[in-house]
Amino acid sequence: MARSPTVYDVAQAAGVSIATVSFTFSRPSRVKPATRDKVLAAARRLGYVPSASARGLAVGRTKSFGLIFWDGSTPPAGPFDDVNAGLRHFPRWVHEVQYGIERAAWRNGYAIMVGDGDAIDVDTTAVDIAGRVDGLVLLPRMLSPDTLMRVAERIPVVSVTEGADDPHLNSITVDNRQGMTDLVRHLVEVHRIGSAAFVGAAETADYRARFAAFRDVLEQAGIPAASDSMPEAYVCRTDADALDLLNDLRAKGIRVPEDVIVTGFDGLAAGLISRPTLTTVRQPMHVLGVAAVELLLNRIADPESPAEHRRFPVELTIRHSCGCS
Amino acid sequence: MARSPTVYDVAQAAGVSIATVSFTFSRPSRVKPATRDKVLAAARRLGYVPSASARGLAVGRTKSFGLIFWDGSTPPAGPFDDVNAGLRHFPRWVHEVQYGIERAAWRNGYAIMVGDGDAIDVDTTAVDIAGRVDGLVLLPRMLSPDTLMRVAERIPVVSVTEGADDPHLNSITVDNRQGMTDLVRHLVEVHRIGSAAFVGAAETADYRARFAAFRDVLEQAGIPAASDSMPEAYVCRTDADALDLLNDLRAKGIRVPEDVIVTGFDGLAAGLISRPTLTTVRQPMHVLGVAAVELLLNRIADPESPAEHRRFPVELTIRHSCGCS
DNA sequence: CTCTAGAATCTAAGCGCTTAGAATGTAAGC
DNA sequence: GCTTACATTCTAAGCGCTTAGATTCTAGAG
Repeated sequence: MARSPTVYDVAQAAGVSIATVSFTFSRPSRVKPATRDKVLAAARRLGYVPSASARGLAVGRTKSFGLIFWDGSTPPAGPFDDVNAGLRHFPRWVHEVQYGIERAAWRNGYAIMVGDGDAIDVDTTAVDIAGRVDGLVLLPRMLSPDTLMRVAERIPVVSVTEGADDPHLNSITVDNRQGMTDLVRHLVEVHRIGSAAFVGAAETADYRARFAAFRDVLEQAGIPAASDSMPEAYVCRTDADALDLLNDLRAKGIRVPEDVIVTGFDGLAAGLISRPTLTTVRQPMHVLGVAAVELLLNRIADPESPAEHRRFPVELTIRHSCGCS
Repeated sequence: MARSPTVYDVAQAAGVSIATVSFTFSRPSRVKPATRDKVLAAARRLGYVPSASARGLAVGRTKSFGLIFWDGSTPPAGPFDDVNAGLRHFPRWVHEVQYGIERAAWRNGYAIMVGDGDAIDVDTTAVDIAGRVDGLVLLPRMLSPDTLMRVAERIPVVSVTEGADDPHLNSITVDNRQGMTDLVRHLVEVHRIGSAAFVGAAETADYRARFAAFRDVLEQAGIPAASDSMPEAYVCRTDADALDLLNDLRAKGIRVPEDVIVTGFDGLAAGLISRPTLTTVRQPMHVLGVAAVELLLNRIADPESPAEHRRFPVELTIRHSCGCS
């Protein structure tokens, strides 16, 4: 791999100055067609690939967004060769949002740089990524407030999470409370459940909001929130949890929904093909991704614009796992 | 968003030279603890975020890999707000390999820059990405040979696809032929099928290899490869196709495997929770991703090392959709 | 043929960082 | 006090690109 050719090499080969080479690529209309052809020919011949680092340094923008993400699964300890790990790697909420972000960014000419939210030192990773992009999406937010502010002072940042109400930061959220309320009410009013258990730890702001709604509705209805024996309904924190649970129950010979109701939250595509199909609350995951990119673009277009907070509605989606058909 | 502080600002604030600031971050042991603290304090106070562009330009490396990917689905035409699109966005092969690549890269301190293989002008996108990373993974290969060579001359490139036998390029493949052969033999020998249809267009080298194996085994067994009426088995090009088909058939009231056998290829986690579970050929998707990163790292460590071609075995995985239980 | 406006091209100054190699400080040995 | 050997810090030269502003061409007008 020889030293890569630079604008200088191309300029020399084409018999022009480096400025002309640069213009040939950035503003073709400003150079005479004949010259342009000479330059393009030389570039092709030499195998010229412009250095984005140099361009980024010169113009101060990189035309790329960063995405720090944390997928909620314990990082695999050993090597990755166990394909059977299967479900653990199941595409989750975060992957679907990522997909939306990628597509939206691409459509606007931005590339996406993905960083590891599970890294030992997220803050360092985040600063590192922040140094090479024009905007950053946190999925969900998990940086120290200190680092967060530091980064937010340099580039636009948007958190996709509940509870990021800092007036200086952009955020995207869904209506966790409303969604969970609708879901549990359905169980109470239609299926007349007499007990229910919440599955999964309420370890993030989003999960906490869901749990709070779950608890409140049950309280209102005078239904015990937990029981030692099997409850009539397992209300899971996420679809991923619900799908895992469905598998566990099946293995134990417990039927869903005949013996127990199971519900999820998120609206993963997987819930459509599971058996039974999953009653859940759908989030507009791609829309969240698209919106995140939009906020970033807005902020870039007008750096002085105030931070935005958008909350998206969710939709109760009745399928088979609650007993409806 | 004020102008971001640079090494110069930090140096001035800390009363040292820019070299000392740089060393404080890159080789802390080389600066006196007291000085180091002064610099770190100044950096924190100013909200210093180093510019990766500048660093990349100075050192000639960016500590990131590019990934151009093409997910085989028609790019959504309209806006992204139809969550119902569901299955179309289903995590496919490419997403699982991507996952492996991301994890492996992260573990080695590299970030991943993802680019759009579905872009109108993939070649331009690819060159653009190539200009800002230390290595590139093509998933699967879909660049013009011209661009491919041009990029490969500048940075290590690895294609994850069948038929990338160019001696100058690294490649990762699976044994499509063997896998499909095992699968179809199982259908012939165990289930005694009398007819079978291949589902999905053989539009890439991988799909062509699968189709060829399918055809060969049937021919050997003297079984017609297609029929006007419904065949006894639908052998799908991929799991994604098979899962779609499963849904279609269910909607039409056709039972699987009682009325017709359906098989996939890839080993997506979704095949574990579909009903019936999917008989398929599992690819070690994460391993492919990890291997791709490995080849890149090897090449970076020793740029003169010859290109490597690795082919991974696949594994016939019998589940319910073929009639086994 | 000269003049002038506009097109085409070029010169040169950065962008923010790394890192040889030079300069300076410091402490131990004589 | 003077060397010597390191430890510490600094100076300055890039890395490859963009882009004002200067310079040179070109062609139509007079």
